[in-house]
Amino acid sequence: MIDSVALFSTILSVLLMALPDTLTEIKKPVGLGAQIAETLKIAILEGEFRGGEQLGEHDLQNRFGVSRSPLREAFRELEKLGLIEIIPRRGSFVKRISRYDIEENFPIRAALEGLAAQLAVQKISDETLARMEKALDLMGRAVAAKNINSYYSHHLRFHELFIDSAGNELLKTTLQNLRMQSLWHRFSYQYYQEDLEKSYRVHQEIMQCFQSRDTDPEYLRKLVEHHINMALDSFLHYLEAFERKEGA
Amino acid sequence: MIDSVALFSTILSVLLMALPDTLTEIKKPVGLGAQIAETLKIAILEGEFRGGEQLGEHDLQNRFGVSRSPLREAFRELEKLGLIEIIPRRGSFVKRISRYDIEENFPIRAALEGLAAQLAVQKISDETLARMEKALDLMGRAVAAKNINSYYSHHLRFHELFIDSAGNELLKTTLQNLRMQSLWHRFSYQYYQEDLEKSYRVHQEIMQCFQSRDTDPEYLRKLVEHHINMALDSFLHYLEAFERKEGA
DNA sequence: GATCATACTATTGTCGACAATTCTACCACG
DNA sequence: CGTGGTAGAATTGTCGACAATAGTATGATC
Repeated sequence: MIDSVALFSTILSVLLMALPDTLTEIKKPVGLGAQIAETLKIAILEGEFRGGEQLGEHDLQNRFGVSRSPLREAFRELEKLGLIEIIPRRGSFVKRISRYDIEENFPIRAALEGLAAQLAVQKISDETLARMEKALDLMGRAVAAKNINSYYSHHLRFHELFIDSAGNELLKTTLQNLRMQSLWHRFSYQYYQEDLEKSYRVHQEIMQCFQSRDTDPEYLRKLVEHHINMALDSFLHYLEAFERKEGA
Repeated sequence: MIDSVALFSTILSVLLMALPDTLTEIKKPVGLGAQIAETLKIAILEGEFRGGEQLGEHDLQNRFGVSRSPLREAFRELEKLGLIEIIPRRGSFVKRISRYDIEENFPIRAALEGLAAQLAVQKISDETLARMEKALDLMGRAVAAKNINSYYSHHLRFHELFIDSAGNELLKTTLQNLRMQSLWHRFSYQYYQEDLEKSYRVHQEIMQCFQSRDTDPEYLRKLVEHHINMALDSFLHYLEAFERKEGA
């Protein structure tokens, strides 16, 4: 079995790190609430808190040594990310993730990533294409080395590159949330391992579409969308077999 | 020119009212924060606050007669809805809406409503179909009577019905946000009036697709998506002409 | 007269305390 | 033994005050 903690740190670092392109930006000064939200976000993604568990304000007050005001702000932030659920006068609870959440998330993400690809293919820069190719190359090496950590990292980067190139900020932020939730789901069922070779071949095809000058944007869109929906199918199929075995 | 206030109350009532189907639910007890958020939401949609205007905590404290805690919670809620922007240590500002916001919003909404239609067509109930037909009928009467208020109301309801039928809660809530923003955009440029007849004809076609037993879901999806993107084109075209006239 | 430093004001950030509500354990009653 | 009610504890909701920061106006210096 893979080392889940190492896998986390690798992928989380890719997902959470500031984009290399925006290194010129000065770090924005944020308050306690944002810092706590970031800490809790990682803690939840890493599985420190179980689904359904209540995030008591008193406990966290002791843990972080701050008052409840910034804590409550952090809760709002986490709710916006879809990681917790705030029930008035009851408290804040880490979301339970079920297969239904995954079934709801993937088709939306598929549709929007497909849209992003369609929008991006007409305006993507040669520089970005080169970066995608580099990411794809690293994905290929990861497949050969059977290094799942590495594959996931570069796979995330690959998608991120063309999503950014779509030039639609609202689409980008919407997808960031969906992708983060998706990652969370994946790690909640970490026993599942994708068929890396198959995934890699599809991304090769996607790359070729981006590079070709006379690509039909509609076709590329369908290709990307289908690829994500297939990943869902594969995952659900695996899950079904697992649950059948478990239930017996 | 149409009476914008009356139009507001009509459309907002449709958009904001609890679904008739959920009348059995007991009203959820909400705190001051949620109430204030609701009030501010309507105030912003109605244009009481200008884009870029700061929502000072002190002023609103006097206006509502509450402390700053629930106010700050309301701000978080409004930020989640995309109506304001919170800049740390600076304050909360009503979002400036430009044509770019609209250009970003519509394609995403189009893609997701198309997806919703595709998902819905295979599982929609006869009861819901009847309701859609009723809404469509009322849309037709509104066109004949040139009653824009009425048309928008039933048009919103029509879309709401098949979105609900998709059976994907995440998709539903995501679209609710996008649709609310879209409505806000529309009212910010309230001089624009859609071609109701053309819109009505498209919806007739959509209705036929939903009713036919051998409809290609992919075709319906494209139809819905295209319809929304056409509305964007029409709007942008109008805006361009308006800006050219204004700029001269 | 322009620019930079500085004091002052206004606004947001954080805190601890009190109020309101919900949850829990216990007890009486059928 | 199960049910309903009540008192207590635990938790969230709200408040007013103080701290920290950003914005503004004033004045000194070149």
